[in-house]
This record gives sequence, structure tokens and C-alpha cells, in this order.
Amino acid sequence: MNAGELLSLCKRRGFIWPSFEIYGGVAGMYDYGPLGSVLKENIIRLWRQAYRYGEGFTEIDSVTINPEAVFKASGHLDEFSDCIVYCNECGEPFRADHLVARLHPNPDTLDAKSLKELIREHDVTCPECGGTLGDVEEFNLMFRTFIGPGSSRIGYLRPETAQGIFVNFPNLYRYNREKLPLGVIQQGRGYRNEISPRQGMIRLREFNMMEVELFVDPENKTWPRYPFVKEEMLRLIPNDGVERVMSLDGAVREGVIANEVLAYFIWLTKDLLVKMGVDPARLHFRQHLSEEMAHYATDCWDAEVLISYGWTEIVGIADRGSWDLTQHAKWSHEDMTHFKRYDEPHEVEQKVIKAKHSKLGPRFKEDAKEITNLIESCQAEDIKDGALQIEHNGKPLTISDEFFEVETLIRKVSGEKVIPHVIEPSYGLDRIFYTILEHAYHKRDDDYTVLKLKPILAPIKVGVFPLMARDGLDEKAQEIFRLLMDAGIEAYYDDSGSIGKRYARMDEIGTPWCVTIDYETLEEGRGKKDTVTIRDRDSTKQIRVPIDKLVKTIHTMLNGVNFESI
RNA sequence: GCGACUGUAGUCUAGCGGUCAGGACCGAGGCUUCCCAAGCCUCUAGCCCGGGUUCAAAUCCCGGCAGUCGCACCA
Repeated sequence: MNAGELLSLCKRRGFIWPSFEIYGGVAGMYDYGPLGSVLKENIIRLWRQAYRYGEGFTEIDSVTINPEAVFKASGHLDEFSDCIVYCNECGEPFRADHLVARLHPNPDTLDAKSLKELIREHDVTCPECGGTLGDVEEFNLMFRTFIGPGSSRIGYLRPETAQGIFVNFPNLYRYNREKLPLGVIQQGRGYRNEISPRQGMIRLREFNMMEVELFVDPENKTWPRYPFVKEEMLRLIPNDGVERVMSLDGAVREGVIANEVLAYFIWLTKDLLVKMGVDPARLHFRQHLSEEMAHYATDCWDAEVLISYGWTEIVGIADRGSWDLTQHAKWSHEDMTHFKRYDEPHEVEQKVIKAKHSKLGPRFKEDAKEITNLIESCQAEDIKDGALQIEHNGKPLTISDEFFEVETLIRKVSGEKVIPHVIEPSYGLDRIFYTILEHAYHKRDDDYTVLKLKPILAPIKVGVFPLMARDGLDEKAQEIFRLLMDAGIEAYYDDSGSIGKRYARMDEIGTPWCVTIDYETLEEGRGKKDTVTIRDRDSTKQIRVPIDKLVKTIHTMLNGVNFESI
């Protein structure tokens, strides 16, 4: 299949539209149309079902504009940007740090100003044509803006939703009553000012993410539900490049997947994607090579699917270690730790140095207080030959043991502070949306298109048609349409053209069932009064059910019961 | 950001200096007792945007925007 055909269908039928089309469009931006927004919502619902209800994770919704400090701490400001310099003559762009590589030991640590100075000082010219170089510009992939009037407060549109969770860690941790594991999910938009977005919905400048941040004890990367799924099979491509099919447990035991939690969420991701209609034959998990790993990750597996653009990453499952919380603790000076209580409090023997005030006072007079503090901040191990070496007023000073004594204290320690590790399954919603459409797209020989969406995801569940728009069939059909909508089943009424055309219209947008009201529905005496036909999208077969069982039947099928077994 | 190619109704497409820009599909209305895109009639709707060349531009030229493909980029 080719992406053009599907994109054309999406646009024609209202799944997605290129944004700002009347003004010529903007690359990398798409609007979700009426069918698209419902499909997107349905995908989010399944994801939420898996994490919030399935795993008991908690959900938040944080802001999209963040102050600069957040990205200084997260590393995005440094790691996510390059300094670019353009040649004044030929216009060729260069990485500024590459041009001064021989003039500085660490050119990538320099800011734009120092790079510019270095280029001026050493008369660095264009390596292509020898022309002079222009100003050094920072090119960061984050969208920049200002918070409030004036230009003093710089803000950025978030490139990932994750930071909103990390900066709220202290709140979330208290909310979870200071326990680990702590699972937090967030769905929302992210922004990346891509230099050249291509491939339709695959690389967007404004995109939707469903992110999960799971905070765990660094020394306990197990998972309670792991034993129930550990024999499930996964298609893996570890970083040695050799594809193999292994059970979760096999992969963990052989060290292919680092730990149980990571393995469990790889499996959960596979299960979720397949439930959404991603073809398992076109899905595998690939481990990142160390050089392609993000600046924050210690291990990372991508769910990749085969679509018309080739194997494409749609989910990334990373072990971010303690990177994010450590960084935010450092920059914000907030406590980002978990207090890990021991089963039994440990008794720790500690030797402390106590100053002898009665000796220190007469000897050191007004300096005595300061020296006391210096002595008491020393450790017992600092004592050499019965004396302490300290520095007072810039001069070394030897304090003999007549001025202090060593006391042994027994302290009770009931736990320790640890920085939690973060396991992050991050779902690219737009890419999943597109993959579901591609994998659902079927074409029969006669150019007839059927979108075989999972019923649970289909934007419209039931098409309602009177066989003819007359003889009271249309009134009856309207009644049934109301009946379904009132029961919360998204239905679509259509009485135009031929019946075949109406079925075709519904098939093309993935509607799983069509209800038809015919003359027998109204006819007395033949035992078929008040019954309607339900026609199945994939088999085109029909069954006849009483109207008063219709809602129940549709609900049964939405819960996964096959049409054939009704 | 660079290079090549491209841009005609909602979709697909013909026209490539000179008629009211032609068709197909979709869509809307109508006729046909009509369960899988049937047929017939009627209708709606288009030259990506801006500038230039020319008596005359959808057509040629320049710029922009967008798309496809390569290069670069892609946490």
C-alpha cells in the first residue's frame, strides 16, 4: 500500500487535515478532523485503561510552557541544540564547534559568544570556499518564547511531557504516601522545531504523546505481575543486531533485557499495541545502540512497526536511571529522594569528636569558638598520631588530644535516602494513530476499501439505514438511531442512495456494523416484526436480531465477542 | 538547510502561450418496491500564493509556501 492513498482517504473522510491549508499549510502540522479526534480519543482510552486501571498508575496534566531552568536541569538546553555558523560568501552552514575543534580542548562546551570570539581570533574561514563566516547562531530544536512582558523570562514549549512529571515528583511522591513504586502517566502535546519534517504524520512539529514515568527502587527492579506473563514471547533485536524470539524470562535471565520491570513494560506495550490493531507480524522491539541513546537513558528499547515509510519507532521504553531526579535536585535544591525504610532499624556505631571546652577556652581565647567548630566537624579517621591537623585563618594548626576526646555513639538508623530510578514507556500517539490506520487498511481486488479497525477503536460503531427512505422505514430507522445514541453507542444515520453505497461508505471509515431496517421490520404476522439486520463489516454477513436486544448485542460485540458467535 | 522533481474542484487526473479549463470518482437533489459502490437526469466545486515577461499565462521566468525523493538532521 502507499501512504498517499491512505492520506487521501484520511483527508477526504475527515480523519486528519493538513493544518492551515487555506494559507498554504505549515509542514509538520496536522489537525485531527471529526473521525480522527474520536479515533485518537479511543486510542488514549485504551492506553489509560492499561495504565491507570490496569496498573493503578496516577494521571496528571501539566503545562506545556516551561521556564528555562527546567531545560537547563533536564539537559535539553545544551544537548538539544547546536551552534551553527553560516558562510557569508557561499551560505553553507557549519557546526561552529567542529570548525574550532583544533583550537580548543572541549569546543562543544563553549557557548555561541565564545565560539564567535574564537573564530575571529584565529581567522577561521569557510572550509568550502574560504569566505568569511557570519555570526554564530544557536539552533535549538525547542520552540522559544517569553513568559510575561519584556524579554527577561525565557520559556520553552516542552519537547516531551516527561519534565512535567519530574518537576512534580515531590508532590506526586507525597500523594502516593511516600511509597515506591510510583507510576505516573500524562497525555498531551509536545513541540520540536524540526528542521525538515517529512513523512506525513511521522515527524511533526507539534505532536501528541502518552508518557508513563514509573519511579522504582534502584535495587528492586521486579514487578508483581511479571510472573504471570514471563513465558510470553517477544520479538527482539538486541544491540548485537541479531533478531530472536524469546520469552520475557529467557530475555531477562540471559541479560538481553536488563531487568524485570523493563521486560514487563515491553510486554505490556506489545499487548496494548496488538489490542489496538497493530499487526503483530509487523512489530518488533529493538534495543538502542549506546551511541544513539538519549543523553538521559541507560537502556532503551523501541517498539518498531513496519509501515510504508519502513520500520518506524512508535514507542520508546527507556530506563532513565536516576538522571532526571538527580538533575532537578541539583538545580532546584529540592529533595528528590525516597526514604527507604529498613525492615529493622540498623544500629550504627559512630565515633564523634568532642571538644574539651575547658582546655580550649584558656588556650585560644577569642578563637576558641571557631576552632571548636573546626574540630567537631572532623572525623575520627582524621586523627593522626593523637592529633588533628586543621587550618585556621589560613595557617595550619596542630591540635593535640588534650583538647578533644573521641566518644563512641550508637545511633539508630531506620532507613536511607535513595534517588528513585525511572522507567519510561513513551508512546508517540500520532504515529500509533497512523500505524493503526495503515494496518487496518485493506483493499479488495475491485478497488473496494475496507478499514478493518478494531470495533473498540472505530469512531463510528453502527451505521443505521432504512432500506428505503419511505413507507415508514425512515421513521423507524430514526428511532433506532436515537436508541443507540442514547445508549452511548456512536451511530450514523444514512438514507441516501443505494444500500450498497451506504455500506461502502461505512466500510471505508472502519464502522464495524450496519443495522438495516427493512419491510420485515414493520410486517405483522411473519414472526419478524420489530427485528433488524446487523451486517458485519469484515465478513459482510448478516444476522437478524430483535430491536429490544440490539443495544445488548452491540455491547457484547464491543466487549470482544465475535460476530460469528452471536 | 542544500539539490532534483512536483503543485489543476473534497479525491484522482487531462490540458503545457490563444475557445466558456475537459473528464472520472466523491458529495447534494430527483426518478426507479432497491440488502452490498447498479442505472438515468440535474446540481455544487478547481489552475498553491505573490511578483514579472507577453497583445494574451494554468502553461514561460523569479520569489515564497507545500509535497515527493536524495544529502544533512532526527533525545
